[in-house]
Amino acid sequence: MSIVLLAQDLKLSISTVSRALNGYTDVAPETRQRIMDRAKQIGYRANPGARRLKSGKTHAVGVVLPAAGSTGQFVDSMYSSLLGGVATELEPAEYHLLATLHTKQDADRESALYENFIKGSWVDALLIVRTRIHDPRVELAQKSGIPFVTYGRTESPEPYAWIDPDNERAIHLITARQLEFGHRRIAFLSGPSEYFFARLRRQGFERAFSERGLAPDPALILEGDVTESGGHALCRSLLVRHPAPTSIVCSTDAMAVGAIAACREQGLTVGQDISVTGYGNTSASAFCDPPLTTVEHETFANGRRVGKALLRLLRREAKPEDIHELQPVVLVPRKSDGRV
Amino acid sequence: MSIVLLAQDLKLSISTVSRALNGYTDVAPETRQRIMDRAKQIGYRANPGARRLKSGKTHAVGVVLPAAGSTGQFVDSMYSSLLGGVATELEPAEYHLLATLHTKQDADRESALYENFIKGSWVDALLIVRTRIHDPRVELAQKSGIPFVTYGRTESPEPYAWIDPDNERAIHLITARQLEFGHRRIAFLSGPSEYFFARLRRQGFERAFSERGLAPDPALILEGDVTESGGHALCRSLLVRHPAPTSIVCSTDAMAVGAIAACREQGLTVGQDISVTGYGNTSASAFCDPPLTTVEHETFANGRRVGKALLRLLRREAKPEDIHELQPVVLVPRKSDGRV
DNA sequence: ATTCTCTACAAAAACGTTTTTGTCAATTGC
DNA sequence: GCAATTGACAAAAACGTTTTTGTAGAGAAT
Repeated sequence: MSIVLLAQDLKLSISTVSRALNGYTDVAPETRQRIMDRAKQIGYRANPGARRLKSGKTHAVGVVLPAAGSTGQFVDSMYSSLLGGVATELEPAEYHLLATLHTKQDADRESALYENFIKGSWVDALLIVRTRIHDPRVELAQKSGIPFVTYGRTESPEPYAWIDPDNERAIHLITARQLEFGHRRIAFLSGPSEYFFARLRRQGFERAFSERGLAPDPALILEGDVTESGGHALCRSLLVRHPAPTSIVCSTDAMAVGAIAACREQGLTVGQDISVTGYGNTSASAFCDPPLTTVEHETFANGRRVGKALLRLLRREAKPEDIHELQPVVLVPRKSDGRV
Repeated sequence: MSIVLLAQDLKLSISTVSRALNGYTDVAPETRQRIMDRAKQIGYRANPGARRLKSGKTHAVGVVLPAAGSTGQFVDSMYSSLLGGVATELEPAEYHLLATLHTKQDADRESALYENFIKGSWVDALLIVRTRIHDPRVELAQKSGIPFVTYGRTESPEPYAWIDPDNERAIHLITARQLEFGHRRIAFLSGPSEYFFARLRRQGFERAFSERGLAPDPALILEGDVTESGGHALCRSLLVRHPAPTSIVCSTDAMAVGAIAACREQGLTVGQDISVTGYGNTSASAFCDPPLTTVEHETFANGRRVGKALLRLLRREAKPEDIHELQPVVLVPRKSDGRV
């Protein structure tokens, strides 16, 4: 009963107090000032529950984070800084992030969670990350009409708001570099093909070849977890082959770290005997041995862009189809690759 | 007006429907079943806003994540899996995590955010991570009476619920190992001393010496960021000294990765010429070169414990003083250290 | 002088639940 | 056979806002 108390204290009606606080014009400037001063003094803040019930706005953005396998590490560091950027934008606008986890084990649960978010009116908007080629979450969001932004793209025919670093170009850049170095037996360690980013990175890989009238060896394109151990396992299986690849393009920095370890185990000196490259420019990539040639995508800045997009959608300043941002990436050449 | 619709549909009163759905005993079993069936069929779910307004319960747990410096990476991978564990426990109980970021730049903002969470009744409970020796957030939470659990301890005289891996023992274990190896000039790369974990780890470091009638060289105890670049910078400054330390005990795996890189730059072979150890057993630690001797604390499992503790507090099944869990840690010996 | 338009405020309904307090019939206790 | 208890449901108040509608008075227009 907080606003009533404030109103009584001021000897004004509840409605006037409410309207003053919400910036309506039909309240005298002096009165508004008096109300705001007293509100601050008394420490009044509108009960979010009541406001939410009345207005239907929750002032929260929902995000379901993907779990990274059985380790339970549910956000890799990429998502950490992405969400940091999102929260940085949302916080001044008084929006919160409502986070929920879904574990890899129960994929159905993921949709159920999103459905709960939407149907249960927990949130005003949704952030969908790690998009799949065919993504039921996007369809669910589209059907329900809730504003949402995806980080990554999907195959949905309907227009939707997305922000995505240029995955295709990133791996194209790095593969072209390998080809320039003279490599021909180049392997590609892909993430799970259900994800759209995996498709895009693979396309970049293949385009670098086709532009030069070459074609990659399909047998050297392997698919696995985008983790250190995923990269390690894949790379091991690669190195026992004859002939072995001379360069290994990895889908992520973590994979590359695993791949480097596998090369080392085989007595290979990465950067000399064999090339290994990553993607992401995570902090580990600069300090591993050798320092990793990788591609930088500005995760934190992209998070801020996602946050801004969400806000524009929520304020109806933009339509979903207005928000298609392909963010640039930049090659970070270091010491983990070189001439064949 | 959803429950009214459901009630009309069933030709029952709103109150009976509500009571049936909330497990009250004064509703006939057949009636309850009929109500629940129809509710599921129709897809009814109680509006969280209304429920919240009436009951005062938000069904959300607030957590303010610390930002890791200017990089914007606001949760290092430790927090990722911790929160994964928390969410895993909370989700089946239909509690959500409400996340907010505070950047290092504005430390005041951090308290303001927590205050907003509490006073604005956004959340039913709080999770406080990365506790400081003197932690205003804990005091704020205690004063307001909101249930909360800290991950890490603090110097507050009041009892409060905490869960913490045994930091002291962890670094004691690893330091004792260095001493057994014959090292004497052992450096310790500490995290910022304002954090309680930094104090505990340092105490473990010192106890290993004192137990053997030895004392560490205070000049070899350095303080910095618990990141790769922090470890790198600190280690560099250490290696130009004469005599240089023969072993470097780092506060985190990330620091150790940075330290290893610094050693390599000086032409030192880690594991032979010099020892470097970490803490955390992050995935990177297994795949770096050499594989890192470190200490495992079960981050994900601890997150689940935190989640359980939160739930017990929320359900009043436990009092804060009942929840003091010092979690075990285990040494993971690998190849980054050895005899002097 | 009468009506009209503003300005500044107030009354009251509504949002969708939960919970307290009834109520009525059937069962039990003596 | 009558009061007391119990079982199963319903009425209505309450939670704290926002928003729609209303209204009194002051000044402007005719």
